[in-house]
Amino acid sequence: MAENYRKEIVQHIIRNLLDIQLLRIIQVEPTWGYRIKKQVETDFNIKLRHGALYPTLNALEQKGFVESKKQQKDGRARKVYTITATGKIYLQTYYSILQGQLENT
Amino acid sequence: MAENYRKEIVQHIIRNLLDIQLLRIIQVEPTWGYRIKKQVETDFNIKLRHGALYPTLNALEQKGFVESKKQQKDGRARKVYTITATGKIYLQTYYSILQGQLENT
DNA sequence: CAAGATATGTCCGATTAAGGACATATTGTA
DNA sequence: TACAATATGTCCTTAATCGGACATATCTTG
Repeated sequence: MAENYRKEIVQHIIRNLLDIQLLRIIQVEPTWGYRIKKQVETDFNIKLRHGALYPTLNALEQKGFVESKKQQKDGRARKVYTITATGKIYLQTYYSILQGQLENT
Repeated sequence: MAENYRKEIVQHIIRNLLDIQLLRIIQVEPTWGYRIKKQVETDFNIKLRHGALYPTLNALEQKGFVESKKQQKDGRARKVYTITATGKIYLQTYYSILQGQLENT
């Protein structure tokens, strides 16, 4: 029964806190949009529209939370995103809020 | 600097995961809408519209996550909400997802 | 007695987001 | 050579949400 709710809540979090979830993924290792899309879809078994993904990635860059470098790999032009120091602080703040939610549980 | 982000993220979470945040508050002890509004506003220093709060509380009841009893206290008609067993399962699922987010940190 | 606090609810115009289509370019495969 | 996959982007119509107003009732305090 809890598993029925799990997908619903995960989808809720991915949708509404998409910027933070993208930061989380980029923090692990530099990566690019299409790879993030595939990763989220297989890891969480939910759909992630690229029409929502790419604008959010650009917004993260404008906020200074990530930096991008255009990479040429096998003729494919990828935009590889790396988390910045500011982005790490933002993520840490998010994690400390989560920790607060888990206290008194 | 992290504190500047804190309020922004908390507001984001309260807004977009309002149903879960209300459940969290109701789980601690049975309470009512107006009290929740005041509590959230003083605890997190953010505004919570009652025009968003009451419909969300009613939606939680329709989903079977909370139950309400009309209470008469000093002439005030309160709707006191109590979390149900189903609501507790839903919350536990949320907490386990948060725990997953905090692993690999 | 008027104003503010307590208490819950609806409604509407404006903004925002969602879903999906349109768009383009290259590479690998059947 | 056509189709699927990789890769990133925009656009448009519809659906959802926001902020604030409207509404009502009781109690407390100045």
